[in-house]
Amino acid sequence: MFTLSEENYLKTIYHLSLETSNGISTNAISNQLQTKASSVTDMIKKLSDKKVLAYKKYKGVTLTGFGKKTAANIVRKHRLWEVFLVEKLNFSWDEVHDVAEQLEHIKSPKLIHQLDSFLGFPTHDPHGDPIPDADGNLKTIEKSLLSTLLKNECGICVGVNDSSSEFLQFLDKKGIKLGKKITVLDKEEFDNSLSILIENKKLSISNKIANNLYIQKS
Amino acid sequence: MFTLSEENYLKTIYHLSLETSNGISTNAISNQLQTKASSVTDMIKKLSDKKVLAYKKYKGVTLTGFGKKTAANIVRKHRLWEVFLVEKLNFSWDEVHDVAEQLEHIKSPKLIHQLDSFLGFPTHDPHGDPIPDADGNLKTIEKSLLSTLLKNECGICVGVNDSSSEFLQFLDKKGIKLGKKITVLDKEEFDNSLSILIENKKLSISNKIANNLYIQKS
DNA sequence: ACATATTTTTAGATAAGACTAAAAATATAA
DNA sequence: TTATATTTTTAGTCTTATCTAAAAATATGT
Ligand SMILES: [Mn+2]
Ligand SMILES: [Mn+2]
Ligand SMILES: [Mn+2]
Ligand SMILES: [Mn+2]
Repeated sequence: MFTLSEENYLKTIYHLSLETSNGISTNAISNQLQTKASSVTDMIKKLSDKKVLAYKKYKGVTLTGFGKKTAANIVRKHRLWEVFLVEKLNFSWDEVHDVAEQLEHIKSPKLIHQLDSFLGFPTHDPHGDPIPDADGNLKTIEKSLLSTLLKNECGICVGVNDSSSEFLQFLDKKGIKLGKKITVLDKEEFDNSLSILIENKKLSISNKIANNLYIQKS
Repeated sequence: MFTLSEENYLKTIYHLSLETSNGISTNAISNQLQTKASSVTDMIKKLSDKKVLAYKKYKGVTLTGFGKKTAANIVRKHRLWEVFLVEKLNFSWDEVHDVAEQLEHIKSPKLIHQLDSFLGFPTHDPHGDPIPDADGNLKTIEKSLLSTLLKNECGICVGVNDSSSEFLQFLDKKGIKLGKKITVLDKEEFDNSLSILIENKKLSISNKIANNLYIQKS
């Protein structure tokens, strides 16, 4: 069994591992968790003793199979709870993360199994992120940043890169929701801003926004 | 804000306060929480500094108004989660307590408000215990132990005194559920066992059982 | 290649929440 | 009422998870 702190380290290392194929550095972890590098070294030793991390001094860490499964299960819980909050308790997608950060640590296999079933076995959370299955496997879908689409290309909005409440509320204000079709009408060379069509409305989108929206091309 | 440990102490003191009208002794708390008396003294000081307890050395503690409200809110969350687990996730009433012990510490006023609404503002948990309202007020109903009923008296089964899973499973096996009408057909002087009628079935009930079932007389 | 910068680890400190052992206060009983 | 038992508190230790400061290892640039 893992402590709350151990679980948070595991989850962070799991997320970092999905981005970079190399070992995860002490500093990368400390940046993410807002702790000091020395604290990370201490925790790495503990987690390595518990067989969830492979660690060689100064060489960074990688998750073991067991570690990967353990971490994926925490992410699974986080995302299932986010679905619950949005679908059943009428939270908006910018309000769920902090509560899910707490709920993901609840220990009860039956609870998570029943919750999954109650929610109809969802595959993605409210931000479009995939929910690992009970064995910790993720199925990733083909998706591209909106900023990489060319003029006249289109696709379905399937996720966000930035899930801060500021960005999510901004999307709400603009009427941009997951599942909607987006067409790139024009692309401005000067500042890489886009003119897009969504639900018969024309919108002007800055590059910063386009860099944080995922599209499944169609 | 209170730590997990502080919340558990508060809750324990709250429960003890409902049984005894005097101050709560260090030993009473340590027995309940399975900790040493010295640990309790330490925590009492901390909670007293935080203005949730009134404390005089060697004199035991009482909850302040603020403390009572804080504790009642934890109990509120515990019981609402128990309802959720039984009503929505198909847990049986003997499986919910341990999970609720974890869930009661989740901090999100919106979560608990929405959960309450989602559950239809329940007034009692699956064990028949009343759910404090948002202000921490409990409405207690008139109830008697089954063992105090006389021959030919009857009433509705409204609660349990012992909520161990062993006892709850025993009740399940016998078909005894909350909400059912129970009539005392006979009372055996020798061992205080009862013969009762429930759903047209005659059951023989030991004094130990009758001492752990609450009836609302009718 | 070697000096310098950066990263990582070690050493030692701190706070929370538990413990044991012993002292102090209170309760009980002859 | 005084001796004894019980309860409560104090003093000091331990573990976990954090920190700061300094040392050691690795990376970088000319
Ligand atoms: Mn999240
Ligand atoms: Mn999410
Ligand atoms: Mn309970
Ligand atoms: Mn209950």
